[in-house]
Amino acid sequence: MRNTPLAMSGNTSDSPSKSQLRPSVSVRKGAWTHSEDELLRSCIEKHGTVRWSRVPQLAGLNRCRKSCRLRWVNYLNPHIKRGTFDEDENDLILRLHKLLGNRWSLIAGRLPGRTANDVKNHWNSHLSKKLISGIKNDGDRGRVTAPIRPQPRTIPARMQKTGHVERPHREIQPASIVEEDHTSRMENIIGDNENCNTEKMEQQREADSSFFDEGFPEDEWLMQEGISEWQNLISDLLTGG
DNA sequence: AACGGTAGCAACCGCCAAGTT
DNA sequence: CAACTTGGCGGTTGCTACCGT
Repeated sequence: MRNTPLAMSGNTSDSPSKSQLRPSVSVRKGAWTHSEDELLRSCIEKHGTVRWSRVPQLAGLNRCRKSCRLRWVNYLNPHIKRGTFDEDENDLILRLHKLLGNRWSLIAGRLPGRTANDVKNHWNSHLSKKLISGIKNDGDRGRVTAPIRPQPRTIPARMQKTGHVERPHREIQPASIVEEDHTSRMENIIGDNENCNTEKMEQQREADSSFFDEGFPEDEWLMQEGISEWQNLISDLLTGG
């Protein structure tokens, strides 16, 4: 690591998001000190990360919640994998980026121990250049496909009412959903490290099952086909095919 | 040794969606 | 139902180490 924790100075007032506005409260910014790390680590070991807004207070840190979360997620979390990215990881990042674009958190979700910030930094400093040079070398521009972005679609009113499209927090929209997109379903299919527990997968299977058991009208045909393509694509990606 | 350019990475910023009051 | 809070994300910045001249 080239950046030492003490490298960055700064004790200026925070520039909080709208939600963080507090009168006459200034929080420390810049690099984290070893003692701050220890305070945060012990706090999270003791209380967990249930409410980041309480972490600064519980830890006795003069930091904003975002800063605490970021420090934990990107640095202090013991599950973070350090060191260089190996070839398999690079390959997977390249393929997932081709598929998803800059959805770093989704990509990182397929790389155990890697954070979205790690992947993003790695991409910006290594892989993007590699990709560009690769394009220039083989002249294979035509095969660089645009990442798949959300495509709006309309859920039939009948299905909105029956509420078959249900997902857990941030995975399945409530029954009142008007629009969903292939990418969000893709997120369900891909999941991430945290969401890969069997309970959530089972919930997802049930949701998908009831969704399709109900049948879908003809105007849903393209969506179904799209999902199948996604699933095939992901299957190929994960098996290296 | 001094300097400038670049690489690598931690941290910040602004925004958004979902949840809560 | 509007306003507010919270967690999370992607984009960007800024700093140090490294390297070539």
